Amino acid sequence: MSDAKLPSHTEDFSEWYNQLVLRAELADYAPVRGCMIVRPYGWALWENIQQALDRRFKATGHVNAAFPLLIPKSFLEKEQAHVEGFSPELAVVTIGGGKELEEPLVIRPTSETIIGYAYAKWIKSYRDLPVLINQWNSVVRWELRTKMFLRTLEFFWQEGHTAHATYEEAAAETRQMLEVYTDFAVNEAAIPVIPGRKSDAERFAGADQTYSIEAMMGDGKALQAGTSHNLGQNFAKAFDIRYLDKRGELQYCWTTSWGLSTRFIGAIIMVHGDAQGLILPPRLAPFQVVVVPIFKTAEEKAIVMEAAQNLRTALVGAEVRVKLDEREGLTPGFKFNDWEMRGVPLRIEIGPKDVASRTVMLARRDQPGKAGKTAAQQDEIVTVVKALLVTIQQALYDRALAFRNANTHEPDDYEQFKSVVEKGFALSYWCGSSDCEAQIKEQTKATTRCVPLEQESREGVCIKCGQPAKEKVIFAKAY
RNA sequence: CGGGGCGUGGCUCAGCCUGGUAGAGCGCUCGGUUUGGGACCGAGAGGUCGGAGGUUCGAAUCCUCUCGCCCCGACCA
Repeated sequence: MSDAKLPSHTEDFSEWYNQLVLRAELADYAPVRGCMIVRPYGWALWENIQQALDRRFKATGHVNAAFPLLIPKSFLEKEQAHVEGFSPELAVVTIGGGKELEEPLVIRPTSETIIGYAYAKWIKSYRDLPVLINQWNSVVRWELRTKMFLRTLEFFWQEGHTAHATYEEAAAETRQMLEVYTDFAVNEAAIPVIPGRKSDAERFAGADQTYSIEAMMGDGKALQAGTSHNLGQNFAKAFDIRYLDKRGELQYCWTTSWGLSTRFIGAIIMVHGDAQGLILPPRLAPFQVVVVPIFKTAEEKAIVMEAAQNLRTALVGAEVRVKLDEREGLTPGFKFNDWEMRGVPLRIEIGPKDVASRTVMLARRDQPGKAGKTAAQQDEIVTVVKALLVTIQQALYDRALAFRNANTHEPDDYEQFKSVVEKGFALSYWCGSSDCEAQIKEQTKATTRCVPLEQESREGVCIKCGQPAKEKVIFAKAY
């Protein structure tokens, strides 16, 4: 709340983002490089994300558990690709209780290994399968370059880990959870996403197949917003996760893992935010409605506050998350701007005139200024507010989708491709060779984001080399 | 790790070149007037200049080293 204005999000998106995170009080910098303190407002948003996801996990048969933070270093080394992928970014504990440890312990960068260890102990028979466990925790990866929410040394997430009797079951689980993430992104966060398969280069260390949902941020760059891995039998073999099948034969399990992190908060900021600040989707917003009372004299204050409290009571009773701004000494205008910056989807203004006429003024966050203002009867406030929240939720999705469509192109040739990918997505045929992928990355900074699951046709030529190609791929610069 | 920028009250920064022992705006506290789109006036509190060492009668200022942060690149959810 220091300077009046944020940096322009069209001119300096990065600085706009940094300042918004701090000023909206989502998070603050920690004393350790690359770490963040999630403040109550940011955590409330995360809790709503957690609830929306956890509901879906439970509905698909998963249960929650907790595995340890510290993992024997040797565990990480059991799966070849996994160790190669993660060893550069491990934080390792070598001293405990003042003494050098016999075996160093790594702070989990992800829990495939420790869970693999546990699953090997627990799974003996096909009757034990499937195992469908999720955990909410934080992990540490020693990233070189960090940014609030998008990439921090420690981040909060959920990681689901499942074990199955067959490849088909594991594949179905992987895809099911991708669908769960898609549903969550679209229906809770109002963020349109493209579910798809990752290229070999972009695949998770130790997975046979990685799927992701990809979203377009307000600057045209892509953000991987959730991932789901089919781990094949890689970890089953490394950790000896085996079961006896119906015929009495010993089989390796098929495992999966899937995760969505606090990075998603970054996505919400960058997809919906505007020049005024955050715009939070009603279904996830810590406060869906803020009531700003307006008065001059003590008598006015008394009647306005009473009416405002009645509004709050009515809305709370209807399970609307509402905040009554009772702060003293701040002008209504200041409060308007403050809550707009913090992204509250709907504002109710109530002053002496409204009390007299039993009305209120409603202001939509997604439509700045007069355009978003309407009057409503106090008696009908619950109905009107609930309907408006649904409308706003939908409007945010529609706007994000329109923006993505406007910035997604199917270039005819490589020259066009290069300019398209400067800001936005290119949907192009790709032959599948890592060489083309690497060259494109070097020449344009754009990487393959995913091979969308939905494909129109199945024939074309690679945008880079002109060789026959079967699938279209999303290319974009990415966070 | 390479390139660039920067560390001075809570925040943004001036002062540094041309050493003399610290300033502004915002925020904060108190009082008053205000309050339908970021109010105003007055009075206060608050820093020894990222850290260490050196030069000097004297260092925020000059020198050396060091730590940290931000931005851009290579790695990543």
